[in-house]
Amino acid sequence: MSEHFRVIGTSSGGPARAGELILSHGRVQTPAFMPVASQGTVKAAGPDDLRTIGTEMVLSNTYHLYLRPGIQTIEGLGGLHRFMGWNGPVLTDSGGYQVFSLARLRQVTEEGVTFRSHIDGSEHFLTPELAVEYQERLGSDIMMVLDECPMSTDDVVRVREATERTHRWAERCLRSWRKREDPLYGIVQGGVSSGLRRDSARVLASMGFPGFGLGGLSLGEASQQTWDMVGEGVGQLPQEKPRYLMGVGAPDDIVRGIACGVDLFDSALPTRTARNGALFTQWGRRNIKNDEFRLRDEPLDRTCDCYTCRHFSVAYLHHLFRCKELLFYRLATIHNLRFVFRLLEQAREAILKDDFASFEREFFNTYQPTNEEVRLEQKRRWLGR
RNA sequence: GGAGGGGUGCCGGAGUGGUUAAUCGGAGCAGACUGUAAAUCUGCCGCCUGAAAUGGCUGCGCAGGUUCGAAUCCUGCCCCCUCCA
Repeated sequence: MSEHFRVIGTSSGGPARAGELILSHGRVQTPAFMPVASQGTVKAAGPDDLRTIGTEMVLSNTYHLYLRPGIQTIEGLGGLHRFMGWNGPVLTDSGGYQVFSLARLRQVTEEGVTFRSHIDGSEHFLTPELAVEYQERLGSDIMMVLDECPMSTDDVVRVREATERTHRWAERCLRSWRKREDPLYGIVQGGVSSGLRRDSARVLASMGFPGFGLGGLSLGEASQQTWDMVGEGVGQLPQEKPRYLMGVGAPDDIVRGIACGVDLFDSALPTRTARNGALFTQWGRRNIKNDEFRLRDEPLDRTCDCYTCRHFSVAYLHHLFRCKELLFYRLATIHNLRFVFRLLEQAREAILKDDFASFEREFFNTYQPTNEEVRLEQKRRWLGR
């Protein structure tokens, strides 16, 4: 395939950069964020909503679509884009993340992963080759290799095992990759071990993938470790190829990621937290359910240009959330995604003006990230349940 | 007028002699959510004190009584519901 990515501007103070992805269904300005549409929809938002707020590419999921409605079904209905009414680029995850998130329902062998469907309990076998085939049949603009994402609690031996298997699987994916006009990205693993990360990035880079995912991060480790690992990965990957920090999407993490030289992000966080009532503001996240919003007759964030902020008061959003009114989910999703896209637009502009450092400084001057200890404690609770 | 059923914390509703400040829902007050088994999960939730632990107070319709001990047993009263007249 011809090069599908080019760097347009770099930042003199660090690895931050702006660029462009050229894909089968259009171009994507980077740094970019992909809303998550695992089941062929960004929950609560339609394609028109997504376009309006600045979405250029969405992420969908091979595992979920394979189970329901089935790859063949989507293929028969004209491919994923047509099926979901989205004519822009779609990146598909291979199902590698489900190897991690559905740990209780799967078994990993060298050949592949056996899943028990979370829907009906039936057994399914996914291999690196099948993951690529399915993504090609879906019509993905960017495909991801099948990887094994270790648990943050795993010991070094387990992490090394998973990382090395990921490398062998990456090789197999590469060999079975037919639709060379659409890029297939390798995925760097290595847990939170600097050595393993570095090795993993080096091995993947040597395989010649057109782009790279940094996987297995933001899964319960301390944020210092996350950024160390991103640094290790980026350090070993070729400058001219895109770097995709998988599963990261909190506003503060996106800004830090860009500062580390990341080009692509995706995360369910902006949309999921939106549905659960946590909305982004320039000051940090706010729980719309809180009593303080009950009578507040003003937009959630005065500086926000989204549909929600332009038309509705905080008091109204508060009311909708308390009533579990369906409109809330859409308005909240639109707002959080727009918040992220605006951040990206500003970051890109700053990079192109070679002024990223001051953009970053100003952002962290006002935006208060979630308390790290609270976050990790709740995360452990969630992973351990 | 007669017969039966019932009154529990903001609401619903368990509990029928001690481990009950009182199961559990809901509401309320906060927190979390990062390649979506997530419109989900967690904590707090009588009053006063306290950061918390602790401590003190009040408490299962009302008033008495039995008992070492009562939301739970007894007596009287008030109120609500159903059926009969």
